[in-house]
Amino acid sequence: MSDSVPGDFLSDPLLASGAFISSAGDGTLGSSAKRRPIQGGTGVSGSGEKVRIGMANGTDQMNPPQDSSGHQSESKSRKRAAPGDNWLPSGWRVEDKVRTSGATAGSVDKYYYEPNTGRKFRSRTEVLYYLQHGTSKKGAKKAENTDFNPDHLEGQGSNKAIRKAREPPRPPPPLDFDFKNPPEKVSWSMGNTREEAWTPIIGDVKVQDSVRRDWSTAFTFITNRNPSKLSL
DNA sequence: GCCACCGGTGGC
DNA sequence: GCCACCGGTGGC
Repeated sequence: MSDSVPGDFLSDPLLASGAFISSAGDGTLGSSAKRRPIQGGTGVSGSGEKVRIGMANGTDQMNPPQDSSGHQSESKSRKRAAPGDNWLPSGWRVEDKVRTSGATAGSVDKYYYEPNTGRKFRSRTEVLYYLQHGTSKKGAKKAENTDFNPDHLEGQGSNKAIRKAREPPRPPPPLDFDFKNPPEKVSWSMGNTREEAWTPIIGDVKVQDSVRRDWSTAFTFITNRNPSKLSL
């Protein structure tokens, strides 16, 4: 090996700079660019839909633009938390879907897609919840303490218990990362261009995808939860 | 008033 | 039953 990379590699692959695919290039929208029902539309057929898909651009994950205001009210804020999609972990995709009918036609709904599974989320809240719990709220709704009657313990055949492959083997703790003992040295190797261009290597061993994903999740988790102080 | 969010439902 | 979509509202 003759790597001569000193201490600073290029940008982290997990922070891949944003790539945007925009299908709404021209400004024909005019006044209804925002969420605003169009009125008197002759025929609001589904043809007028414009969808913009973009990647999260992880440029400022390290230093979120938060100051300029003496006090930050955080916990209670539900709306207006993030002006852009800066909070979005890199790799996630955003889709702006324009409503084509109904009283709110012309309104734009945002959907967020998880990079690995393609799971869909409707709001920032849902995404953040998923990042921290490793599951969606709806999915975690079955583990409710049901008193568990020790009486009837018959072998009543377990006909249910087989859910769809909606969320197969998702362990409760979303990330498996030893914050206290991070790897000392990691080499990054340019691999194929299929999924992740860069592959982390410790020693001579390539780091598994799942592990790399955990790193990503851990990083995202930390930066989202505690942007101001990254140390533990 | 604007906007992000979530509930509910209709269609598949 | 699942999913996509729209309606309505609460917070700013």
